Amino acid sequence: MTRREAILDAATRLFSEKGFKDTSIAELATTTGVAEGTIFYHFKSKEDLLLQILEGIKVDILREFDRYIEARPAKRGLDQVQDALLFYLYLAGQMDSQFLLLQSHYLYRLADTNGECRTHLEAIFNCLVDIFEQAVLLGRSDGSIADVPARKAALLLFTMVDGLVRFKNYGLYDASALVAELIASSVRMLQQQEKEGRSRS
Amino acid sequence: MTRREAILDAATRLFSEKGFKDTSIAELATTTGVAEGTIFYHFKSKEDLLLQILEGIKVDILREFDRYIEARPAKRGLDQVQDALLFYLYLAGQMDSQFLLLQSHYLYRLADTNGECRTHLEAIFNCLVDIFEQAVLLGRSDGSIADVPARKAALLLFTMVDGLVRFKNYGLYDASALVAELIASSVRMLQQQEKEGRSRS
DNA sequence: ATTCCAACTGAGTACTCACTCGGCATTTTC
DNA sequence: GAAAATGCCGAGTGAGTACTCAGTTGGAAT
Repeated sequence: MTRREAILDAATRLFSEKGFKDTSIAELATTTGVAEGTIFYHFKSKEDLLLQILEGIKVDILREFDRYIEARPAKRGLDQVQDALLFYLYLAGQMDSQFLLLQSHYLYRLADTNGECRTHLEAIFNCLVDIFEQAVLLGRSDGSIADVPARKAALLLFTMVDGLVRFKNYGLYDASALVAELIASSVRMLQQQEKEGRSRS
Repeated sequence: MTRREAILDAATRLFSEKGFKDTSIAELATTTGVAEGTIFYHFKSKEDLLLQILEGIKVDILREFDRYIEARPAKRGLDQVQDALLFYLYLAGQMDSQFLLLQSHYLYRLADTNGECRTHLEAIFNCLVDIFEQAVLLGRSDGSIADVPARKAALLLFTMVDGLVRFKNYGLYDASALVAELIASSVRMLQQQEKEGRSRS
């Protein structure tokens, strides 16, 4: 691992755990085992470092979801929704520091003034919502999912997995105990309901 | 409004908009129109100020929800879930700075070391989840809601409204356009499904 | 062997921060 | 009306900050 990568790595962990403002360059330097000057040799400022971390997260997430989409088996849309939910949670577990960092307010405030930041965040957000939307759209066409607005349903699915990750991070509730109910609820929320006597027009 | 209240007010707004660390006492002083010393006359430290804000939020939220519970009309549980969702969103709109502050990571990190902070956050969290849980429990007993685990269902409802508030704050998606779908999805998620041929033991 | 250069160092710099403290003004108490 | 108390002020303090820069290192190129 190059020194630059080591800095990015340690910074991701520290920024996500302690916050951007609460992590000093001095602390990052000692954690990484380099001199302060080395950090500024590789990154032109602390904010630049954050942006490069964010770009790395974007690349990682887009790659992982591309892989997932390539490899996913042919299933009904409703089943793909379940898979997508589980994959999201799996990935959030694997990349926990990165996902935690994505939930920091600082990034979204920065996005107001920094176009690059905003671009990355939107790309990540769209990628995360898209896999749900794709699955919902598929489910609507194969009949496993009711006639719900796909994007909106996808956003609501996102709020739930995102909330679960948050519960885990904040220790407010044992998130793993919620996974099964999340899946079951999502299915009830989306599935085609077989009802008779609905003929009109 | 006393000076102390004015400080609490301005601090709530600044902390939620710019973040705790990114708001200096000097800025808070000029915003409020008092001297820096005045702030430390009323609050023994910046962290103490934050905790007093949090306590105020707790008191406000618990009072509002108590009022809501007192005044809510007799309805089926499923309908009360819808009312509760709408009331949550209404309150988050009314108390937007306070709700925004509640989403800051800083508070949850502070809660790890500060018992008072943790107590307040848990009280707020439980209060917010409880109204959903109560409605779900009622719905299960009046037959309008299926036999779902009440607490878990309530937590999932919470993730959705909380996510909507987040969308609004971050400007990622027009949250108001999601409200109708949120209600509809929640109903589908919870409602008793009339299915025949389900006799077993 | 010499030159060159990218990678790295860490003491130094200018600045911001939360917080203090001695004093001032007004109100309350006796 | 003296004394005490309360509310308030803002320059000052020391710790901590992001960032700079002159200088060192080690390896590759000539």
